[in-house]
Amino acid sequence: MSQSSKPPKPSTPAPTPPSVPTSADVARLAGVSRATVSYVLNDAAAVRISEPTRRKVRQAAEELGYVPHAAARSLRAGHTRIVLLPAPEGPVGPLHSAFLNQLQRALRRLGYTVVQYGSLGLSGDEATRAWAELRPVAVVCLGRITLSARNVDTLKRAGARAVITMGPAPVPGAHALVTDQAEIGVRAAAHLLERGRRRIGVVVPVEEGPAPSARSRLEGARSAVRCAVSPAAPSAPSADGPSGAAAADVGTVSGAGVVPLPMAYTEESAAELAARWRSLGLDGVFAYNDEYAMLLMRALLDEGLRVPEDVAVIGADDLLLGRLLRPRLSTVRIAMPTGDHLAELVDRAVRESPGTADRYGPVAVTAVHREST
Amino acid sequence: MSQSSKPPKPSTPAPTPPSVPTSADVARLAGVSRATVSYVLNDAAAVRISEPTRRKVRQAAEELGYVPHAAARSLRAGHTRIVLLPAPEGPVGPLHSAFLNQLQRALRRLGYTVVQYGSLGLSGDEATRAWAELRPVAVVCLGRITLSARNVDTLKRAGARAVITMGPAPVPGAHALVTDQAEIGVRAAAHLLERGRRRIGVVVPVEEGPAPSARSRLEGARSAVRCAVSPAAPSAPSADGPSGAAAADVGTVSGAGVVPLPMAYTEESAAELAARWRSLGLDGVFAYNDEYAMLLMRALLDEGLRVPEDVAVIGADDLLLGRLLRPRLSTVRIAMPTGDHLAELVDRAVRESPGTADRYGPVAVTAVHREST
DNA sequence: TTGAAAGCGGTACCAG
DNA sequence: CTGGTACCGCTTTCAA
Repeated sequence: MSQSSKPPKPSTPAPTPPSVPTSADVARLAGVSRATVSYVLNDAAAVRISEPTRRKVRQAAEELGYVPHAAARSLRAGHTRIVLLPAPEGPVGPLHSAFLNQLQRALRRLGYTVVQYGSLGLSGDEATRAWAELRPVAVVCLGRITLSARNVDTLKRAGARAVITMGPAPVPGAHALVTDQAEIGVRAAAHLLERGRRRIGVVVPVEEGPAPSARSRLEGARSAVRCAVSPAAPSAPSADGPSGAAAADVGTVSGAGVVPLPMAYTEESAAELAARWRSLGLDGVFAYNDEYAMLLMRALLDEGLRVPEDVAVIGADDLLLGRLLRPRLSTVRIAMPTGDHLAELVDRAVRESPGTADRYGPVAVTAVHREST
Repeated sequence: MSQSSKPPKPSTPAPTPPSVPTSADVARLAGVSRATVSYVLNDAAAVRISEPTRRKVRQAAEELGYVPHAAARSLRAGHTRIVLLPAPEGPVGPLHSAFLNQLQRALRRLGYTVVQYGSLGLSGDEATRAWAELRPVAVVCLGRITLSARNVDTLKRAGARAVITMGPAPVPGAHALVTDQAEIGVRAAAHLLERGRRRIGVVVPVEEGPAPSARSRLEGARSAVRCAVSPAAPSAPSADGPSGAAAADVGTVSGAGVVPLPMAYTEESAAELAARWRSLGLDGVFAYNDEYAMLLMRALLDEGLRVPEDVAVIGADDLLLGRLLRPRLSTVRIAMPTGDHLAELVDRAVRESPGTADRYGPVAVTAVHREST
């Protein structure tokens, strides 16, 4: 299965010498028919098979090392039990990892097969096609990839009874868990403004993985500052749908502004940025997330700057490591749903009539004050 | 699958609205046969189809949102292009993440489809069965799960042309990249001994994910110390195959010993351990990996202990964050093969005659000295 | 150049 | 209770 395009010319691997045993082989060895084999191995309730026959079949299957062919089964059944999620493309923190594990465990208990599909570098359309080929019963799309309404439709027509998205904007036709990236920027900037900072830098990772959410977070920070500077001004953050709805609760301030700061996830890049820090005239920085924040804060301290006196630093994602740094890192916490919760959601969506497409969320986002701001 | 709305009318049903379009549907809409559809959509070189027909077919497919059924295709083809790897079960650092991405990208360029199968909590046998059902053309097994020779055989008989393991011991029949967990313990302990430490603690995570490698690392440390105490003694570390081969190059020392230290990946657990540190009488600690090391070192410093004067701390995995701590964290670096390299290995193994099963490695393991030891 | 038909492996009807 | 058999969607001969 699964090669959809033509680029490589896979020379067909020769027919497998150690032949794969089929249910027919098991039937032959056990001296019964294929139907009986199927009944026995699936514990079919509708028919009653004598115990001696069962034993013969089981033993034959064991002896041959028989494993049913998932593709054949799902072809016949007309549907799979596959829940597909795109594989993570960047580092996965302990929090996210625990979430994924919980989700998988819960889904497995419900009888689903969890498959993470490596979708690196694929566009929404390409990924949709690749996923649809597997005919998953549900798709949980959390990550870089954003699905269009057409994509969702394609997946549903390919048999997906539930498409759940976690992203900045709800997608028509899909169950949406809205995690507003811009809102994270809003919260971070608002926090810095509340603590008296005015000239705010926003780290924008140069890596391509975080790029989209980085832009949204930057826009969120911008809108928060705009809001603060002139509360009457329209607060639409331009980019990713409805954010800033509960924007900064900060009095009018003047002279505030946001400066984007491109930076790579390397010590060198952080040091380079820190070296020209004084010339930037910034008294606060939102560093995209805790990892970049850690890197930058280290570089700033090495440069002789005081945190938070000279510059306040805030990250996002509330990683454990932020509490291990000195000063402890302030952060923006995103309240993820638990894996169990999401699994139940998936299951409900699968069993439900296919027309419904609820919208959940948005997910709560809050600033956590520690020592670095 | 049973829709409650309509009684089944097998022969001439009204077009069911939420039906998955098949190649027959495309053929009907385009006014051609299914064979022609297949030829066009797969750019079959063996037959020449007129351009107008091609256009009609393409347009019909587009209009219906047709996506080929991977299961049907692979059933017919007799093999897939799936490369299966178990999904990571713990946090994934930037290094490992970059490795996975590189591997996936390279494999995709070679025409493979990378699928990470969530195998949480499955035993080797269970995982093998689940994987074999998908009939992957190759399995790359890097993680908690260790395969038996039987498992490898099952996978191969299920059509896997290559099974590649990365683990402490080579598996018969599989291509093995031996990363000797015990060797990591050996290197860490040897490093501490070289720096004059004698009473060595070894952190053993209580989490189930790291448990197996934790035991091996502990055993490695033990064997290194045994070696140092009485160089004549047999150096076999008992547990996971051939380690300690290039064991500690340290003169005989006396009074050396190893103490296992259970610890969870939480601040509380680290603090608790640090609180009773002085009573343990240890002057060096190998903290399983950099993350646990970071946690423990923080707790030790907060407890008023000096690093490395009072206690030397060494981690493993050479995470970037180790260089950001003060003092900078010494570590054991494992030289992973690059993703490109591994991808090439997979491809070669797939094309090769299925009998071959080379053994690669072992992978280089070296201690990196920084400030914490 | 295109169409008809034979399966791939497994399941679920029917008749025996 | 068990065997025969008609599919599921797709590729690929072989004929027309």
